[in-house]
This record gives sequence, C-alpha cells and structure tokens, in this order.
Amino acid sequence: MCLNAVNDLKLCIANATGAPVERLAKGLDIPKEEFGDFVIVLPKAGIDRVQAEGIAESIMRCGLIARAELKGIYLNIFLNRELFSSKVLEYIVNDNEYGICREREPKRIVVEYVSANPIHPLHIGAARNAALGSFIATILKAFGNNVQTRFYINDVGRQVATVALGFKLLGKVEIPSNAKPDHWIGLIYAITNTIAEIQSIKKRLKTATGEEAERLREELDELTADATRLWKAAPDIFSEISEKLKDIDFEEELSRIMRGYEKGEAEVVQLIRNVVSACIEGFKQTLQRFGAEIEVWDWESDLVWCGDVEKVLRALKRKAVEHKGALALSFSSIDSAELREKLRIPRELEIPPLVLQRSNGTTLYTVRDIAYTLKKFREFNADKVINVIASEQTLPQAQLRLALYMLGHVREAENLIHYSYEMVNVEGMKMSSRRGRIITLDDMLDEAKRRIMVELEKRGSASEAIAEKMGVAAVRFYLLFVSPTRPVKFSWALALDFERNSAPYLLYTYARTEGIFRKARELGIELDWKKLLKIMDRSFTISDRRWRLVKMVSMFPEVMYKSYEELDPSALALYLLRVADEFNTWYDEEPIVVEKDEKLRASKLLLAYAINRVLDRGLRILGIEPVERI
RNA sequence: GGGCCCGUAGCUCAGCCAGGAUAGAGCGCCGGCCUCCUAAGCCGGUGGUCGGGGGUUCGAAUCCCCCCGGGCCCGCCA
Repeated sequence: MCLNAVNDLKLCIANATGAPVERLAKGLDIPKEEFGDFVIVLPKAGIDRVQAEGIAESIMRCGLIARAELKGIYLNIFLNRELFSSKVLEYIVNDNEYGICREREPKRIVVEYVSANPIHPLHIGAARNAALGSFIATILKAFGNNVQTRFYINDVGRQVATVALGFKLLGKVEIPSNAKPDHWIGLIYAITNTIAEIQSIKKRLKTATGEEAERLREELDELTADATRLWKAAPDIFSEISEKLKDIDFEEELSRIMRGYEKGEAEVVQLIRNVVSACIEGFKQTLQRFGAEIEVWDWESDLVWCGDVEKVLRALKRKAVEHKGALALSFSSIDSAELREKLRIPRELEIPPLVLQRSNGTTLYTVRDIAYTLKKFREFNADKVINVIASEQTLPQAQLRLALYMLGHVREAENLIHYSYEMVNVEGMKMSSRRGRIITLDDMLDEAKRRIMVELEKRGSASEAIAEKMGVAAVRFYLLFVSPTRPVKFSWALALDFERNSAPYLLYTYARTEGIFRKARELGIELDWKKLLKIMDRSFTISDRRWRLVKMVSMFPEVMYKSYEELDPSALALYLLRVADEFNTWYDEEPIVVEKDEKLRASKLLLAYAINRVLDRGLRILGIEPVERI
C-alpha cells in the first residue's frame, strides 16, 4: 500500500515551500536529537541563504511541522508529534504490508545462488551465499517482482571427476547409513585429491632442484599433515584409495572420466550422477534447514548433452584467436570505456583471453556458463539474471558478459548482474575443500542450536523446535549483518555471541512484545488495533522515549526501500537492532499493560504493536522466522 | 608486477556511493538493577592521531593523488 509517513513529510514540505521533492530528499537528514527531528542541510538541497529565509517561513504551512529553525547551514525541523505519531500508528494498523511498496512495473528476475560444487558439504562461504541469495530473492519478491531461484549443479569438470574416480577405485558408490551423503562425498573427494596431489609432487620432486625443490618439499609437508588427518577419519578407505591410485595414471584417468561424461557414456554417467545426486540430496537437507529455497536445479551436464554448449562453442570459434596454443576468445577488439560502463566492468580490470576448449576436447566452465546464462534468460523470460557469486570470480563473470556481448546477446550481457560479495575468512585457518579442511554450515547450525539449547534449559523452557529456529536465525543474521562488500571474519566466539547484536537478541525482543499482548489478553484487554486507534491518547509522544520509537518506526519503509534498491541486508539488520535497543530501554522504563489510564494504555499498546510489526516484517525479509515465546 | 575489495575504540562492525553541527553501536573491562508486561534485558563508567602523507573545499572518516598494511583474483580449475 506504500503508506510512508516520512514520504508524506517530504511531500508536505515540498508543497508548502514549492521546492522540488528530489532536491529536498537529498538534503533531508536526521540530526542529533537536540537539533530537531529532521534537518534540511541547505547546501546539500541546493538552497541558498536568501531562499532559506523564505523556506523557513513557508515550511510552516505544512501541518506535520510544529516549528523550524534556521541555524547556519541547517534548517532544523520539529514535527507536530501528535499528528505525525497518529499517522505512523494508523499506517501500521491499516497496512498489512507496512514497509513495502510494490513495484508498479514488476520485473522477471532469476536469482542463481549457492551453486556450490557438489563434491563436499556446504561450508560457511556457501552459507554466506545462501543467506545473501535467499535474502535477495525474498526482498525482490516482496516488492512485487517475479522471481525464480536456481541452483547450477556443476557436475562437469575436474573436481567432480576426481571424486567420481575415488568412488570408482572403491568399486561402488556407497554412502554409509550413518553419514550425511555430502559429508561422506566430501571426505572421499579430499582423500582422493590429497593423495593424488602428494603423488604428483613426489614425482616432480625427483627432477626438481634448488628453490623449486624447497617449495615442493614445504607443500608436501602440508599435504602430509592433511593426509594424516584424513587417514584418521577413514583409515580403510584412505588405504584402499591410496593403493589403487598407485597403479593408475591419475591425470589420464581423470581426463577419460571427463571426456566420457561429456560424451554421455552410460557407465560414467551412472557413476557421476550417482555421486552428485547423493551430494545434492545432502545440500537440499541443509538448505531447507537454513531456509534457503531453490526452485530450479540445473544440471550443467544437461547443457552439454542437449547441444547448447556445442552451439555456443561453434559461435565462439568463429571469433576465436590463437592464445598459448589454444583456441581462445580475445576481447581487445570490442573493449572500450563505454562498453565497460555498460557491462559494469571495472575500468582498469585486465581481461585476458578466454580459453574455449581443453586440448582433450572437453569444455571449460566459463564457456558452459554462457550457454547456462542464455538458458536462464530464455526459460524464465527474464528481464534480469542475478548471479550471487563471490568477488573472487569477478574476472570470469566479466568475461562471461563480454562473451555474451560478442555473440550478439547484448540484452543478456547488459542485464546479467554479478552480485559480488567478499568471502568468509576463518581466523587462524586456511579453508580448503580440496583437503577437507572446512567449517560446514551443518556444523554451524548444530553448534548454534546446541548453545541455544543450553540457554533455554537455564530458563526451564527447553524446546528443541525453538532452539532450531533460533540457531538458524543466529547463523543467518551473523552472515547478513556485515556489508556484502566486506569480508566476514569467522570465529566461533563471534558467531555464537547471542547478546545485543544478534538474532537471538532480536527474537527475544520480539517475544517480549508478544509477552505484552499475551498479558493484555489475560487481563481481558481487547486488542482490536483499529478500536485502540480511536480511543488512544494522541499526546502520548510528549515522552521523548516514545517519540523516538515512533520516529524509528516511521523510518522502516525508508530502510526497507534502501535495502531493496541496494540488495543490502546489513542496513536492515542494523536498523532492527537499533529499534530493539530503543524498545528494550522503553520497556524497562515504564509499564505498558499495567498503565491505568485507558487512553494512554491504548497508545502504548499500539506503539508496542508497531515495534512488533516492524520486527516481524524485517526479520522475515532477512529469512528469520520470529518466535512468539522463548 | 597488474587488478578488485578492505583498513574507523583492545575486538567485531555502522557511517563513505549522493562531503556538513562535539565520529556512532555492540563485545570486552569497571560499577549498579530481577516480590513489577521474559535479566539473551536495563542503567552508569571506560575507550578513537577515522592506516600514513599530500590535495580539492567555507567545511573531509566521506572526494582526488601517492604510500603502507590485509584479503581475493590474474589456470587448458570452478
């Protein structure tokens, strides 16, 4: 419904003063409380001293404003608290979508996210992706767009071939019944890869000398440490793979699997599909638990088999050049500042040629991704495709857009968005899925839940369901709280701190508001918000605390819109925390349900309801389901 | 070597894109508050040459340049 009191205020000022709304909005700010409720920074709004005098006078014609003071370059504005707060509460009660303003022209948008390699469990990096991606899909949908979420199953390529080879050496694809499939596959992958790497290094060491040999020996030490750890995890399996790897040429075998898979040889297809399906099954369990919904699962191999990749490759080859003995696509012929601007490619980014094909004839990831991008646009008839991918892939994503452009898919190139975010770094540890050194999302969720369970038991209200919900919330919030452009520093201490800046804190605050309503009903107070609006004491914001809360609630639509436009959950997360802080202070300061004055009580209940709605709506957009009681 | 992102309190982060009033939170640390709507809470105290240096400006954490430090990328991996 788009009810937004702050927007009303902007329009009101614009009407009263005749100043254009956009200019005003630019200069409008929230000052320190002592200066006013809002402030227009005059130079920012393009208003000079002379004009300012007139505006300071005419602004009073806006009924929402009680008084305005010209002070230096600032026009400080004090609102009519009664009018403004009544308006805010009315909006909350009457707009069941408060905070959201649906697009007049909804877009069709594909959000591809997670798309983790199906060779090991989802780790905390994928978790950040999942949290961001599901947030993006949720908020785009909430604002009225048609959104489809997709997961790209990278089952073609080296990594998958490696784990498939591991299983092949073991004779069969079998997942122990007590193991989660993706965890088991991750172990087999790490074992196979680590042993192969050790063999390769040992081979190279035979001929290496000097610095080169030194470097290799260091690497070998590290690998040996990883191997020992992996051996301990599954001694029999480790030994078996180790033995069998001795008898084969690893690279040759890998190449054979890759070629066989791309050609669709029945035996290889069965092997890989078995392994990958099992891993995806594990992903689905975890993602469902995490509240990240994927609507369409795309197999990369299907793109190869159906001829889409071949088609793209043929088209690319017509534009290809020779690069280091391979066929490649060079972008220098089309590169220009204008094109970079259009395709959102950094000005100075050096873009090397894109190699199109391995010498064994198999395809490469970025080439396959071109076919995939076209598929995403085509199948959903999408206006826009958003790829949620870590910043480390900036270059291939840029090459992807350039290649699309070169092939004449200009619209797709221009509307393919690389939603880039920085990675999760673990302090004191280098994560490596190839060596089985990862912190998994499953572990995080389990540990968070366990910690919360301990806390709940202290309160004598241990509920497994609530602990689960809160655990998921805690992890999601931790990953969404930091701006996407900044790396997340992971440590268990930070992830499991459930005070103040955390989801448990927000959920607790929400539950407090629910507690108020519960108590009210117990006391026989009817919580009919529309009725309460009629009888409420409109002067309740003579209290600065309550007034501050009203102002915060009034900002909700503005905050939501900003988060929507920038697809940035951290702004919303931070806002919710500040609302909770202010509410908790108020909650401690004065009774709400016990208020004797019926009219004032109505106002207080409405204010608590407003906070309740804002927290509920904000948390849900962040993918967190509120709990009524903790 | 080149590119992208980042550097704000002991620690984790807002603020920077669209420059404006004495730079904000949380954690930590110190000291208080539960016969009263949930103490994952509240109140008070502690803590910062905004990485460094130039420049633009009436005004710079914010814009520009240089330097230093960190993460990531520059593969016939994905």
